[in-house]
Amino acid sequence: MTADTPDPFDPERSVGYLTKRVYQLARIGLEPVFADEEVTHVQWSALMALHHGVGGTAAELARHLCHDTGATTRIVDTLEERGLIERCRCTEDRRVVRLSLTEAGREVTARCKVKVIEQWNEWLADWSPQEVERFVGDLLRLRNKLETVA
Amino acid sequence: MTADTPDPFDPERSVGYLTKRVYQLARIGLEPVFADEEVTHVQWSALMALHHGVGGTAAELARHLCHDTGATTRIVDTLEERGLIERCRCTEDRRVVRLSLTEAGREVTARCKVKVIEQWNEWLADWSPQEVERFVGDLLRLRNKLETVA
DNA sequence: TGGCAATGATTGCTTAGGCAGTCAATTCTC
DNA sequence: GAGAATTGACTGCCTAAGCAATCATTGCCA
Repeated sequence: MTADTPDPFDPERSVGYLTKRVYQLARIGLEPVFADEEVTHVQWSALMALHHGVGGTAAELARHLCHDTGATTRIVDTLEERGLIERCRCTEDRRVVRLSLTEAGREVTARCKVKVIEQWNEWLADWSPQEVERFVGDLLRLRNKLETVA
Repeated sequence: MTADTPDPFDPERSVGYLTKRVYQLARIGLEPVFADEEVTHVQWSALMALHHGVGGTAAELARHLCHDTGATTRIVDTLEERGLIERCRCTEDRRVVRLSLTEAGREVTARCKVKVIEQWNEWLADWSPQEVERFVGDLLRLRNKLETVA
């Protein structure tokens, strides 16, 4: 490729670029919500995972957050310090640490969640339910493909 | 919300969760490509931006990468050290630094790009062109909404 | 049963990135 | 035209996250 033969490929029409951009912009757009509750984006992700039954152990949480286990340990540390989750050494397999939300954790999660859903509803206000449904279906299809590869 | 009234909301069917997940998984799935060329994910993003005419200045690049200008300065530093891009103090407005790809930068960008497109084609192999087109349209629509809000 | 690989959690080390502050250049406003 | 506000680039500081190594526990299997 040289300077005089411009590249016809358009990132603006590519799945890779657009998903990245959507993720980034949504992340930034949600910052005020998390700032209100004094949690970070990843902390919220961890809380949500626990709330929905994923991440009952630190290793599972790490896989879910796409973080390494070291980083996850530290996230769990701070969430525990803040009294939002509890660690509990598992009795059957004493390697694993079971994680669970405290009452305070459940409250923060619930409050954040309401606001996040609200924000997304606003962003998708001019989409019909069918359009959203179809879009979610496509995302799910792609997600499943990427999961199997990894 | 209490423990005995489980939450009916399903992240698996939410745009926010799925876009995040797709982004993360794709990012991880592309790591081998970038490792081959010895660039990081963000370095590649910067190179692609320049290649496609975005990010002619450091500030513009920062906005595009959703990074602050400080981080961008350092990214530009390393790319310049590696001889992939060039800085050039603008003569009309002497505050701005114009950025451009070197020949080496163009080559790396082109090689990465081929591999990235290849990978995405593989991931989307069982999608019809119409399905991809429609999906891209939806992503674009959402992206545009998020851009205007921000 | 005894060794060995695999898994889970943790810690130290290093780097990437956000934040705030600085300086220079430009634009706006009176 | 002088001063204020804005913009662009850059730097130091601090936290977050990736990598590697360690240790404990478990499962495997010969």
